[in-house]
Amino acid sequence: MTTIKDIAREAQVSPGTVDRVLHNRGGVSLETSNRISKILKKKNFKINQIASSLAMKKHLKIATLIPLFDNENLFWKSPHSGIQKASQEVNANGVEVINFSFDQFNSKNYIETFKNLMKINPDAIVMAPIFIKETSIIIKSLNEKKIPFIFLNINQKGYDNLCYIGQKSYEAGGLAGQLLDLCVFPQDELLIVQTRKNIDDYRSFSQRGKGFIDYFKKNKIKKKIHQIQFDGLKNLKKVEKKINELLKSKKKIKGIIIPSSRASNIIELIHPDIKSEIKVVGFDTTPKNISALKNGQITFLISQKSFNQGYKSIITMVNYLVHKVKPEQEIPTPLEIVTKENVEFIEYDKRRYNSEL
Amino acid sequence: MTTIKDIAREAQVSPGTVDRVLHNRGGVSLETSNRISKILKKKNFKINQIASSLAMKKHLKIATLIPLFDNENLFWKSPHSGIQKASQEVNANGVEVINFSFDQFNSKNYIETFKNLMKINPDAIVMAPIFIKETSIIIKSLNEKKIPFIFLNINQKGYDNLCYIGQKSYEAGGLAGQLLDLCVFPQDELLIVQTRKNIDDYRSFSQRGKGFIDYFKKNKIKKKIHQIQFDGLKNLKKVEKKINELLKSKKKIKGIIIPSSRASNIIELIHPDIKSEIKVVGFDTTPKNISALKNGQITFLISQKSFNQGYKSIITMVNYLVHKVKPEQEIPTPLEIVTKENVEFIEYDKRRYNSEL
DNA sequence: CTTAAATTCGTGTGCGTACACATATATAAA
DNA sequence: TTTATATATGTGTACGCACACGAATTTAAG
Repeated sequence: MTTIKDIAREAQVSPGTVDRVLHNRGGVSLETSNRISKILKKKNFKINQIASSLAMKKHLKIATLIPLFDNENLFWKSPHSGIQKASQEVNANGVEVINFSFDQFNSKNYIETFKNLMKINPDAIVMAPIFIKETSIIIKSLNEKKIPFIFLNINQKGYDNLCYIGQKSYEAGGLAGQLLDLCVFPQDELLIVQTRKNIDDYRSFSQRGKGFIDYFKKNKIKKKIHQIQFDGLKNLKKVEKKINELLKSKKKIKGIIIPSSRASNIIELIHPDIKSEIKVVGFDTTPKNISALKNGQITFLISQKSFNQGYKSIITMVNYLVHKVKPEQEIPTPLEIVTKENVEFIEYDKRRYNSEL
Repeated sequence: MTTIKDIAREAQVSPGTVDRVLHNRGGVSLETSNRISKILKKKNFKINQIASSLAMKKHLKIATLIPLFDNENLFWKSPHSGIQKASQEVNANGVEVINFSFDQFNSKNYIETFKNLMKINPDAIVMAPIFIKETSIIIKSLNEKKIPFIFLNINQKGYDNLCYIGQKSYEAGGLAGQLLDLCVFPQDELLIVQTRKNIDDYRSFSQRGKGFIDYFKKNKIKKKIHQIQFDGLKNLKKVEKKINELLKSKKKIKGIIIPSSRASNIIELIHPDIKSEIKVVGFDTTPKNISALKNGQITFLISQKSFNQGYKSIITMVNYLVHKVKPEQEIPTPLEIVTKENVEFIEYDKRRYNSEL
C-alpha cells in the first residue's frame, strides 16, 4: 500500500506538499505539483479513507424531521429504523444524525419541532413534508440559511430539495391494478376503499387510487370499479355496516384495493362469507397487515420498503455533504410485492437489518 | 464523543488498562475491571471503528470462487457485482477481496482455479460449490488449513460451512405455485418446463419444481400439472416443435412455470396464439427475461436478488473475521416478485447499486 | 528477610491523513 | 540595498485506538 509518505519521499518533498496537491489546495508551484501528480498516478495512489476520516474529524450534523410512530400507527417505525442503521454507519465518518419527531396530525407541532431542530444548527435536513403551508415556511427558513434538505416518503413540488426519496404512489396503484386484474375473472368488479375523506390530492392514498384506475384505462381493460370512502376509522361499527352492505348489494365485486396502510383494519370488518371470495391488495407491511396476509385475508401487500427509504436518505445526504455527490432528483424505491409465500423471507431480511443496528 | 482516554481519566487508570478491559485481554484485577466496565456502560462507550481499524491495520484476504459469466450466461454477473460493492466497502477496513472465476461446466477447471486461489493464502473463502465430488476435495483442503468458508447461492449439506447464503428454491417454487394459482381459472391446468434433463436432485431447478407441485398438495388444491423436459436448449427447433405440440394437444394448460433462468428462451418459441392466453412464471432477472417480462410474454419473474447474496456473503464473512459474529447457518434471500409494473423500479435500484461501485 | 515470579498497570509508538503554523525562498516595493 | 510581501515548502501535532514493552506492585518461594 502506497502512503503519502512514500509519494513524498519519491518526489523529494514533504508529506504536507503531497497533501496540498491531493486536495488541490494551492500553494504549490506548478513544477512540483506536476511532478507529484505524475508519481501519484504512477503509483496509483488512493487516499486511505480510514486515516482520512480519522484525521478530518468532521462533525457534520444531519437532523431528521419525520412523524412519530406508536402502536396505533406503526408506519413511520420502519423509516426510523433505516435512519438508525445509516446513522450508525456514517457515525464512523464523523457524521451525527439527530432525530426530531412530530405528531403527524398536528401542524403546529410540526412547526414547533422544526424550531427545536434548528436550535442545534444542523448542516442538513431529512424531512417528511407533511403539511403544505407549514412546509413552505420551513423551506423558506432553510433556504435563507442555505441548509440542504431531502424529502422523504412524501414529495412536495416547487422546492429545491436535494432530492425526493420515496415510492411512486401512482405507479404503485398501477401495480395493484395489474395484480387484481390477474387474479379475478374478466367479468368481476373491483372496489377502492379510501379510509380517509377529503384528503389532499397529492397524498399517496389518492395517487394510488388514480394509478389503479388508470391502469385499466391504459391497458384498455373494461372494468367496473366502485369506490367507497370513510372519514377515518374511528367509528368502526359504521364502517363495518357500510362496507358489508355495499358488498352484499354488489355481489360482482371480487377484488378490493385499500390504498392506505390500513388494509387489515378494513378487512377484519368484512363478513367471512364474502371475504373468502375476494382478493385484497393492501399497502405497507405493518405488523397487522402482515398477520392478515399470513392468515389469507390479504392477498397481496405492496411494500414501500420504507426502511430502505430512511436508510438511503441519510446515505445520500452524507454522500452529498462529504463527497459532493449530487443525487438524482427522484430516487424511487422498488415496489415490493409481498404474499403469504414470500413474506417470511422479507420479514427475515428486515430482522437482520434491525439486529445489525 | 467519549474516548478511551475519557474513561481512563474517570476510572483513574491508564488508557491501556481500559483497552484491556474492552477486549478482555486479561491482566486486569477484578476490582479495576469492574470499575471500568461500569463507567463504560454509564458513558455508553463505543469504540471508534475508524481509529480501531486504522490502528489494527489488519490485512485480511477473502477469496471468492464462483462461476464466470459471459453474454450467454449472465446469471453470475449479479453476485459478482454484489461482491464488488461489498469489497469496496470493506476495503476501508483493511480487507482485500480477490476473485477467482471458473467455468461452471468444467469440473476440472473448478479444481484448478481453486488451486490457484490457495496460492494467495486467503484468510477465508466465499464459494459456489457447484460440483459434488470436487467440492468434497476442496473442503477437505480448507478444513486442514482451518480456513472458514461460506456457500453462496448453491448449498451442499454435510460440510461445516460458516453459513449458506442463497435462495430457498423449494419455497420459491411454492411462491410460483401461489402466483399461478391466483391467476388461472380453477379448472385450468399447469405445466412445468425443465430445460435440462437428468439434473441433480439438489439443484435449484428441481427444488423449485418440487415446491411448485407441493404448494397445491399442501393447500389441497386439485390441479393437473403437466411436465416436460428438454436436454438443454441447443436444438431449438426440436424444443419448439415439442412444446407447441404439447400445448396444442392440452388446451387446458393456461399456466407455465420454467424453474430455470431460461424462461425467455422457452417462451419465444411458443406460438403467439397460444402464448397470449397463458400466464408464465420464470426465475431470475436476466436481461432477456426482463425484456420478455416487459413485452408481456412473462407474467411474473421471481428474483433471487443475487446481487444481495454476493454483497451479504462478503459482509457476513468480514463480520465473522473481524468482529467474530457467527452468522445463522442459513441466510435466505428474499423472494422478489417482479412484474411489468414494478420492473422499472427494481432495475433502477440495481443501476444505483452498480453505479455506486 | 531476600529473591524470584506472577500480577497489574502505565507509557510510548505507530497507523495515514489534515491542517495549523513555521520557515525558507523569491519577488516587489521603497 | 533593505524591507515588506507573496509564494512555496517543511514541520509538528492531533485524531482514537491497538498493542508491545517495561515498570511497579503484590504474592509466593526459598
